[in-house]
Amino acid sequence: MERQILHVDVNNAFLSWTAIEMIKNGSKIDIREIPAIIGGDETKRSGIVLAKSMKAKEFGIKTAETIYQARMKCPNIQIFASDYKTYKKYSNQLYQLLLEYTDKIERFSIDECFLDMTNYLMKDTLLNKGREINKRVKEELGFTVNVGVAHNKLLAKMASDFTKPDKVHTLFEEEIPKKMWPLPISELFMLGKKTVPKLYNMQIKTIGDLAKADKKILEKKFGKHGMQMWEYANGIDKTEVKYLPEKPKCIGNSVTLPENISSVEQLEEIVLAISEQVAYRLRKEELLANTVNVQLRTKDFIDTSHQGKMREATNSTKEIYSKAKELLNEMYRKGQAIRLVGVRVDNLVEKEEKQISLFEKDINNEKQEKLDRVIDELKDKYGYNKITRAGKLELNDKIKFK
DNA sequence: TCTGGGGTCCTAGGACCC
DNA sequence: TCTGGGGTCCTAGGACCC
Repeated sequence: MERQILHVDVNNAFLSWTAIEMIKNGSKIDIREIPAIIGGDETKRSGIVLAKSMKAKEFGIKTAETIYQARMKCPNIQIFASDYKTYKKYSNQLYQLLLEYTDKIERFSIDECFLDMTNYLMKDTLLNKGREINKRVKEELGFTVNVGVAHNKLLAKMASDFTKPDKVHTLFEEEIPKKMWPLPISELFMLGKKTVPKLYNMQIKTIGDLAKADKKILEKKFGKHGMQMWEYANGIDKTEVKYLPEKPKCIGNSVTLPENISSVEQLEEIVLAISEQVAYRLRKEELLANTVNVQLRTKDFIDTSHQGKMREATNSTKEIYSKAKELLNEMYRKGQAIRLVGVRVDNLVEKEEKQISLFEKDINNEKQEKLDRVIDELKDKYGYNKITRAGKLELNDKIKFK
C-alpha cells in the first residue's frame, strides 16, 4: 500500500526560537529581521555558526562555518548564544501539535519530524494536511515550518528542503524528473563533502546523472553507500517512520578545552568528569555498557580513539572511569597538546533487575552502586554541576555540562 | 583564521580458530 | 621453501546527519 508521509522542518530553528523567546521576554527587536546568527562561544574555542537569519544568509553566511568567517562577510552581524532548554520547549510544543494528526511521529532531530499519515487519511488529501499543519504552527506557535509531502521519507525530506521558508512542497514519484533530478548531487540526502567530488570526477553532477548511472559501478566503488545513493536518486526508500521511542545505541560526551592541555594528570581529571556525566546518563536510561571509548583531538585537529571491552556490562562511574583512564594512558603520547577529550560508551544492553543470591553478593559493588544512586539523586535535586565526587576539580569550573 | 557536540552506520584490517 | 581458506570478533577510523 502506498504510504502517506509528511516531513516537518522548522525554518532556522535555533534562530527563530531564540527570536520568539526574546520577544516574549520584552525584546523590541525580532532577530529574524536583521543579520543575526546563533553561535557558539569563541572564548571557549567553539565559535561556529549554529543557525542564521535570512538576512545573514544574504551575506553568504553558512551554518557550521566559524563566527570569524561570518564576521568577515558581515561585520555588523549580531551574535546570540544558544539555549537548548528553550529549544527543547518549542520542539515539544511542535510535537504536541503534530500529535493531533497522528501518533506515528518520528522525532528525527530537535527540529524535524516525520509523520506517517497512511492510516489517518480518509477524504482529505495529504497535501491539505500539510498545508493545515504549516498554517497552524505559524498561527499557534509563532514560528514557521516547511512541510514535505510524499510517499516515502526520503522524498518528503527532499521536498521540505526545496524553497524556504514557510512553504509546503510535494514530491510524488511522477514529479521526481522535474523537481529532483535537475538538482546538484550535493543536495541529495547523505551525499556529503567527501563523496560529491568523487562523483564529479565520474561526470556525475546532478541527481538525475546519479539516477541514470550504473548501479553496479556505484556499488563497486562505494559499497553499500553506493547502492543507497543510487536508490535515493531514484526516489526509492523503504524505511519506516520510527515512531516508537528507541534506546540509544551509544552515549557520549566530549569537551573542547579552553586551552590545549599536555599534562596526563590534567587529562585524567577531565576524563573523570566526563566519565561521571556519561555514567549518569547511562543510569538514567537504565542501560549497561559493554565498551568504553576515549577520543582525543590534538591541537592540529588529528583525532584518535581507543576502545576496550568491560569484563561485564556496567553502569558504574568507577568502572567506566577506570577503563577510560586505562585507554587514555594507552594512547596519549607525552608532550601532545590536546584540544578535545571525549568519553563514550557503546554496545549497550538493557539492565535487568538481577536477583543476586546472598552468597554471590559483592559488598564492594553494592556500596559503589549505592554511592552512584545517592549522587544521582543529589544531581537530580540540585542540578548537575553542583555535585561532583571529585571535590578538587578546579576544571569543573571550566567544563560545564548542560 | 578557526574549525561544536550529539549521534548512527559502515569498512578495512588484524587476531584467532578450525 | 612455501606456506589454504573460511568464519567470527574486535578495533580504529571515517562519512554523514542535525
